[in-house]
Amino acid sequence: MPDDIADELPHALNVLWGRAKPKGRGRTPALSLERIVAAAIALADEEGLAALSMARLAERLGCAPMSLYRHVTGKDDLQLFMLDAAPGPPPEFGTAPADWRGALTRWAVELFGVYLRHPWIVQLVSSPPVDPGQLAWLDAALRTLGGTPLDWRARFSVVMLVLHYVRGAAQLVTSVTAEPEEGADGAYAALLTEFADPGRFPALARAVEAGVFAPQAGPGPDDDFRVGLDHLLDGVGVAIERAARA
Amino acid sequence: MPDDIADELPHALNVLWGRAKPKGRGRTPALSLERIVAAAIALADEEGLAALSMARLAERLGCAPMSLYRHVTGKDDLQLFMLDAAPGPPPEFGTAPADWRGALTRWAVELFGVYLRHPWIVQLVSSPPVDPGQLAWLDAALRTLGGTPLDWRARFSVVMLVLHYVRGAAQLVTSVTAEPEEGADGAYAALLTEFADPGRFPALARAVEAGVFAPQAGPGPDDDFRVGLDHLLDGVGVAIERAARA
DNA sequence: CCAGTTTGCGTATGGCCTACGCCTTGCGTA
DNA sequence: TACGCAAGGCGTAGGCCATACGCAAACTGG
Repeated sequence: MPDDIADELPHALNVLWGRAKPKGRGRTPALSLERIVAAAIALADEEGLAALSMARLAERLGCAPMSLYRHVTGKDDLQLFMLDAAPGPPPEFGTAPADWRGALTRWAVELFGVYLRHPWIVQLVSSPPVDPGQLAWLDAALRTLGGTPLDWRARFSVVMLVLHYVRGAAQLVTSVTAEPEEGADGAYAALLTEFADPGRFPALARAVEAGVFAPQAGPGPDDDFRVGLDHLLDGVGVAIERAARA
Repeated sequence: MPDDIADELPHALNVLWGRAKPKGRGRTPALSLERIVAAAIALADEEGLAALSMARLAERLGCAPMSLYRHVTGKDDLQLFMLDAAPGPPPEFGTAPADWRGALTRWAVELFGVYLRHPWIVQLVSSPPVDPGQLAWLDAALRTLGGTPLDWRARFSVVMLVLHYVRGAAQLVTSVTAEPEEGADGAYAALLTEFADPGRFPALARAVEAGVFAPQAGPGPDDDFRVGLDHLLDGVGVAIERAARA
């Protein structure tokens, strides 16, 4: 059965899960999968996902574009490897942490940091995780709830809830921050004041007026993230109490 | 000031906000912005965002590729128009609905439906909304909280929380459902059972074992969405009670 | 009827991904 | 030591893509 399903899989998965065949003879490689993936991640970090092309990547590695295809079956494959490698290892928890809230908070904050360092990850994710790197993060998140009375389905639901929030918040911060010049956040505020007609968008106009979009009215983007996360975890707490009573 | 900022803006925004100049004379247009945008949306709906190219779009409209550029400055512009038009109008609420939870739930469910009908929207969003269509949705969401004691900053935080969740959930459902063959959801479950080694990913292995990823173990994806949303709104309820006491 | 204005679009450029096949390299073996 | 062959590096070329530029067609106000 394993072989049966392995044949249908993207090549990258078989490599990531250690199913690559060992090769003895042949020319000594000047390139390696690790070097390629690391260079691709660096390129995407520095210049954005749009700047990541096989040609530019080869240039950075000092090789010809087609050389890359000896180690990667295509660009999709490469991106799968990138998604696996970029996040690094998740924080470690025991099987049943006493303080689920602290653990889950730490998990979320660290993942938030990963997404801020590698904004392209969020743009790239398009299917549920199937690589060891992402599954390790998923497993760590599930473990934070090991001490709670939630069943596995509810735990998964909670983890996805947090995951979605972290991704959305990171994407928002990234898109607002990533602009070239200094007054980027201010630029969005200016746009809204320009367009938020109180007659057409009453609530929005009031919010703009209240300075919600003003750059750094007090708390930074990182604090905003924590505030939303706390709201979310309050909800999880309610669910846990309910499950404990049942 | 308006002109000053308008010149720096993407062309699409000036059109969307009604700042286009009226044109009297000249050849009668065979194409129109509305037809182009509608065709682009239909194409993206049917064949996915990757299939949306200026050439294929022109083919579908029965015109030459370059003709499109008379109505749209480029592909980015076109996508901005698509993002504005595709969601349609948001549900209507008064300025201060008595039942914030019902209103916000309705808003979330309808937006979820929009994302399921147009999965490409989630992939396309890369910056805060600046077009009338999306701002209308944002305004509607803010209005659902009009009767609560939350200040504007907190309301915005809650709305973004819900928005992130809706997007994430929709993307997940889409990516799992969109696969060609019948057993797509089952395929993911099969992959996980294959790879979720209990030694390496203990929590994940237990979850798989518990049938969390089994296709339709009972509730459908729509119910999963509602469950997560309820958790989330529980948290919002806590915040509202806290604000009421203060 | 003409001048001016706007639309439609043919051509061409430069980027992208990648199939294919050749040459090079170095190990294992005889 | 010499040979064969497996495997890496890469040149070429083809097919998509977005789009700058400029000309021809169509319509309209005077």
